[in-house]
Amino acid sequence: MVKYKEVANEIRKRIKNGSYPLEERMPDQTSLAKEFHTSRVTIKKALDLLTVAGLVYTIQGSGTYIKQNALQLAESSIRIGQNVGLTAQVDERMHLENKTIKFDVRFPTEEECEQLLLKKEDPVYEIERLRILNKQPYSLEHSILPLSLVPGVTKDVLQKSMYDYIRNELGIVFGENRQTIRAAQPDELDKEFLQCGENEPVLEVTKVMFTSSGTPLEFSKVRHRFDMVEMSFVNLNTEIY
Amino acid sequence: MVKYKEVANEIRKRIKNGSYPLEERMPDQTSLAKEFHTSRVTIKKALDLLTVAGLVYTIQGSGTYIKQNALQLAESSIRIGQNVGLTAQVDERMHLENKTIKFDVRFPTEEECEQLLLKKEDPVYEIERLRILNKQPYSLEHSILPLSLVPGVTKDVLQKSMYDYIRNELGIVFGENRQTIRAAQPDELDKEFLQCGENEPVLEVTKVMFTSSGTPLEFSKVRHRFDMVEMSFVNLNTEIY
DNA sequence: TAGTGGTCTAGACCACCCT
DNA sequence: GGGTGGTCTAGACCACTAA
Repeated sequence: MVKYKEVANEIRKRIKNGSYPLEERMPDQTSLAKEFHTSRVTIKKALDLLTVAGLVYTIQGSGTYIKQNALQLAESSIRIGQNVGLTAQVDERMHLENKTIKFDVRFPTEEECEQLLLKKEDPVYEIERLRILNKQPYSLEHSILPLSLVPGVTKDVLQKSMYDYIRNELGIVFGENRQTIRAAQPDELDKEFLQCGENEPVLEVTKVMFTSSGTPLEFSKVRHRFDMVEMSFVNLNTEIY
Repeated sequence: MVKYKEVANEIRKRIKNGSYPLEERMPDQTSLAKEFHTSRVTIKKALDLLTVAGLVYTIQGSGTYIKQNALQLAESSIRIGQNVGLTAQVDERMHLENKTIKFDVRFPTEEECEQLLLKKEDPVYEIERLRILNKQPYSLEHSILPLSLVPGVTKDVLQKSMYDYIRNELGIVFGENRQTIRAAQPDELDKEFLQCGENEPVLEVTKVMFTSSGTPLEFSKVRHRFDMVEMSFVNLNTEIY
């Protein structure tokens, strides 16, 4: 473990247990550098981490302060990003299932070529899967992946986790993804597989997943039952440049 | 302008105009430090900015590489975060309106106390506004703000921009916000004001906005017409600690 | 083993807040 | 004007990749 992360963790613990009171000024960076037997630059790096994590904020010329809502975030590991959650409480007694409706290989459509930076002749997998919780279907997922990047997909892979396969078997590291969210009226597939009534909408999430090197890996449209899935995320107010 | 941002901008220009080819290795940090007459630490800071912006990625021991999808992001100013967009193209000929349906002061509900960290006796504004594009209503926004933090709100303020008022008149700096997104069936208000039919759903966004010091500032629920609004965002795959 | 990025230091100067 | 955070340097050592 590198030093600035260790310092950040220690300070986080102190915020959590109240050594540094909420909404008050922390010791200045020079004092912290002395206390942790390190340089001020390292302290600054640690505080930058905590700033991004939403625990503290700094005012140049004034000091470093604990955020009022810091305690809610002071738990151990922090991950920035969105979170797709089931509205229903999921525990051990519940049964999550995964049913493959379609598994095909074909040439991509124009939209798919554009999103995945493919040529018309580059074959893709087309996969349609249904997610089921306690015999109640809640999401219908339509995925397109280029064969060139993700070879060797089988029904067995789909039954387990495709992302695990891509990560562990193919050794591909995921990067960012871009999503668009809409509400939509149910179409024929939704009515059939998600058992949507005429007035029961779906939450449609369109996503392009990239590898760490920026190559588009997957283009997917997921349609969620409106009464079983919601998405939540923290939006940091970070501007760059 | 500080040096590391200048360096980052210059490198971004080079990526954009093709001086550094996509998917190839960039010059190493020591060379860049020499070229820009600066230290390696400063180069590293510049590359960190570009990494967060999604333009490059580094592999320790190997080098710094341009992402394949970098060009889409190489435009001038970059902002991380979500984006609520109107599906319809908006240009000068279009007319955006803002109609206040309700403007009240009252004591908060239990949920509002919890979300805004208030006591039962702390009065709040309750505001309901309708957003209209070309005489077509597209969003219905319900906001709760504590009087103690945001005093002096008037109908005139609501008619213009409440966020401008908070930022410019009150001098409050915004921080992060937390959002939850759902699809929902239209309720009576949606039918009346958004002119939703029985099977026209809404996209419901619940948001808590915080100040830079972490104090909850606003608790809002916005309901958008499904055929006029969508939300999109980039999800960086960043883990901290 | 050579080359590259990641971290760290001690000291310096500047920008900004506050009184 | 004193105190604080933001930036920057030159040099060092370590961790990792790739041949």
